[in-house]
Amino acid sequence: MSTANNKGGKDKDKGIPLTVVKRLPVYQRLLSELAAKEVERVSSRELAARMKINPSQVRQDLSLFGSFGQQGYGYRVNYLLGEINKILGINVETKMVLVGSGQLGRAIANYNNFAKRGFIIEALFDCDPRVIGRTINNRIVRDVQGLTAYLQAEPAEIGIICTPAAAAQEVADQLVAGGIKGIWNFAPVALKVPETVCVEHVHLGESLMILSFKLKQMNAERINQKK
Amino acid sequence: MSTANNKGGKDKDKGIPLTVVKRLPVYQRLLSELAAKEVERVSSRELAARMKINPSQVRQDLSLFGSFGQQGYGYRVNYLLGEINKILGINVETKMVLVGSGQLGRAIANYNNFAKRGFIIEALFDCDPRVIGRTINNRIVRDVQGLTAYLQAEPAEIGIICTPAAAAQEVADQLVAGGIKGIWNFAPVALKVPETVCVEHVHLGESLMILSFKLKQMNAERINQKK
DNA sequence: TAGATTGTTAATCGATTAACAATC
DNA sequence: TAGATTGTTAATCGATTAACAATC
Repeated sequence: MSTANNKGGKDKDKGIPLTVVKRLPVYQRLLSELAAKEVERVSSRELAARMKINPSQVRQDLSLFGSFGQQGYGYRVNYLLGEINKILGINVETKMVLVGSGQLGRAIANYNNFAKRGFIIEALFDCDPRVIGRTINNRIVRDVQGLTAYLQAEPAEIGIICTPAAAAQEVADQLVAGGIKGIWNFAPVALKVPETVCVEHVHLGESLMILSFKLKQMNAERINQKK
Repeated sequence: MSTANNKGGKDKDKGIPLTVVKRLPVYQRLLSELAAKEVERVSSRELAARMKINPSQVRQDLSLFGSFGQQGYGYRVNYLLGEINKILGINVETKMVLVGSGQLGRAIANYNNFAKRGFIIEALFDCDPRVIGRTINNRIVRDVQGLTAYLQAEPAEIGIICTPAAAAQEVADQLVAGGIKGIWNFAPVALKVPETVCVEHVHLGESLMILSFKLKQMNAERINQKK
């Protein structure tokens, strides 16, 4: 049986298509749910049904990383979950810092689901003197002026930006200067960063607009049907 | 000049591809930024450059909704923004209710960006007696037991679910019973709803895992290069 | 008018699905 | 063994890109 990593050049150096990458966390969640129910085995057909995709796609996706199943049997839930966790970097401790300790920042800082999977928020930062020095989930909010210096002393991999849009680019620059390798950005702006740094956006506003569009479409269809 | 709506069957009844839908809010944001800078015109080339996509794609996307530009000139920023706003249902008042007034729920309830675009949170709900009755951003938190009844008296279009995963399905059922047409779901579960109801998921955990995967990939590439 | 840029049709590229030999 | 289901190759489908006539 193979591991998730280079088994003699199986992994193409770069290319896991983004569309596959986006499904990986869904596999992870589904498998976690099955494991919690102590289900032992699962077939590509069952996984596909839960995700509303095609069984071929499940097998195709997984085969990009290795051969995790058995003909005639399917996949062992625990084994496959373990491999997916390795692929996603879950359960390996990943240090993060969070900048912008407003409502959203605090919600994220208090959301223990991330910590459970090894994503640890090591420090919180803000620019507001009324917030600096306060304690959130046992961590003191620090002055953002000291952000780069802090990171040089206490390296972290991921920086979370929960500031208003106007401050986000400057914060990103400081995170990069501090050696951060990935940015999780909740501010509604496109950040400019060196190409050695990954950015993952969570744009709540965009998500709401997509919902709004779908609603409009659905109403329009209903009207068309009446015609 | 045409409007965004049925100009003699231009809109195919159903099919705006999801990949196009996801870009619409990005066009909206870019155009808003340009409008704020009082830029008058923009070409598909300029828009494409900002989005890191192909100019053809911009024209292709927009042409699904109508003809908004002028040969040799490009697009009038204000006009195109207006049309996109219409397409997305922005600036038309959309009533929403929010269930789950924990940290995340409160963050969203306080996030005024949505209200600015016409998305109004009319009421807040929770099941925790310690939270029920409190005031958040001028709205009283109500008992979730009265959710369906409230909606029958005060209809709304969108329900926002910010509860823990375990409670989400039940809340969804009540929202549907109350006549809600769209659900904005922050709980990490796949909701089962009638197909007349739209669901838009925001899965923060999935987003963080995608970032984690990209980081691992990037590290792996760096190591491969050294070989 | 000449230059620029749209809207649209055709070509290419990539992702999804089908099919099936391998084999547990 | 017979039945089931994988991993993979080939076929299909859909989305992106290129090309260009139309025209501001």
